[in-house]
Amino acid sequence: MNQPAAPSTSFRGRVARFDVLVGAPADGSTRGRLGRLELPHGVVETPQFMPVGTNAAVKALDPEDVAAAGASIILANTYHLYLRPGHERIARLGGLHRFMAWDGPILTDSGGFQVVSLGDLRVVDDDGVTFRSHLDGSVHRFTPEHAIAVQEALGADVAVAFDQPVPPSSSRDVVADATARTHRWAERSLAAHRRVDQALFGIVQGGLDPDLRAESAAFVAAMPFDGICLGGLAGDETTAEREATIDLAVGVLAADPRPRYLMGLGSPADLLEAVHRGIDLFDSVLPARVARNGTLWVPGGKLNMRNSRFLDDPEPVQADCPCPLCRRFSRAYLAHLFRAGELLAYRLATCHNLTFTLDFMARIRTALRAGTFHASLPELRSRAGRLSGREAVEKSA
RNA sequence: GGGUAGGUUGAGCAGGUGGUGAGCUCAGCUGGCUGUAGACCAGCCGCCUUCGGCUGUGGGGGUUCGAUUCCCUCCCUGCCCA
Repeated sequence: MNQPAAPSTSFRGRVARFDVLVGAPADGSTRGRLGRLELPHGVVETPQFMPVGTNAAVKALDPEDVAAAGASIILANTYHLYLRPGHERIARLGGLHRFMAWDGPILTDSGGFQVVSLGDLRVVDDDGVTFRSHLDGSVHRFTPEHAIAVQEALGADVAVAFDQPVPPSSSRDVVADATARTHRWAERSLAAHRRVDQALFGIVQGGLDPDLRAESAAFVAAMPFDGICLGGLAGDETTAEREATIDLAVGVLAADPRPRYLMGLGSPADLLEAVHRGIDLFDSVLPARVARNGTLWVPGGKLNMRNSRFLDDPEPVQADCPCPLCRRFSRAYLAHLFRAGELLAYRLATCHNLTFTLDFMARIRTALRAGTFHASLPELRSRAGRLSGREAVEKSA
């Protein structure tokens, strides 16, 4: 039965518009909410998952595959496209949408994650980051202004402020330092952003420290971004730490009408628990990467298609799945393709995992729309599957 | 028949001219991947009752305290010559 919903909220930016169609119920049973994000290239129903297309391509897929899997918005990467083929070239070729033949909304990550995660030869200072290309070792420099300029050249629907994530396990001093820098860079990103047909999201950092995270959420929320990203959380934190941090940040943003985007998380269980805690948008390489590496997500768990037991299995990976893999091929065939190193394996597996993930989000939205999300949690959790190996270890430890 | 090069864990190779063999690449088995330097990475991969034990460098014999290594012999494979 429908629970009484809090009043709907709306955000009107210059280019982005976000309406909460079904707000979190007043009884506090969940913070999950149903929304509609309007961007220049289309509408995104939230909660929503964005497949990652780092190099202007979702690995192994044609854009038609991505759309068929149910994606309405994808992510592309500023750092990678800046290095190759170059943002100016993409601009000359008509912008990112035309370049990669994806007509729907695109969000570009600012490159902060790469610049920091690429390790070794990089130096962060208060003005920006000097780093070496992972492709040819050449030296480059990103500042908030440059990261914005690159994103404006790419021309995605949504650009993201340049930030400095740090591993969640970092010391408080390191987190505090990076968070303060992220705040200054957020101001500079915002000031540098000119493009009137492109939204801009700000990023909350603060690690796992409650004070720093809350302070960061409040700081970023006070700025006129079109959306709020929660960064620095797809790292080495435990599930409990992650969820506590999301709870805290969303609590600070509770009355904020803008979309909330949790960066980097993408397992079905992560998606569900984060929606439950009030998150609207997600991105992650996980479903596509594990697919390429042979792991297929199915209701209640996963199948490792490299296991010998599938070599004689005539069943589809998931009988009721509409994806190109499950419609026509057996587990035995996919297992064979992986062993043979056939490229088709990567496409079919990726199609499936993205279909599964995006269908899972659709189920979540359906429950939210019906006002039955909280009641559906057990069923959705069951579908999301058992704990990952690491979480299982945490549990038994 | 003569000559020659070889026979090492499923395959292909290393190594080793007296002092406890077994490394590499495939293949095989399993696990991990979360704002993608990832179609990747890690572990296992002779046998067993696995904190240990056993076997093991084509077979057999010999020399030796000790042989994969030296000697004899046989078998098998490739190549060359008859």
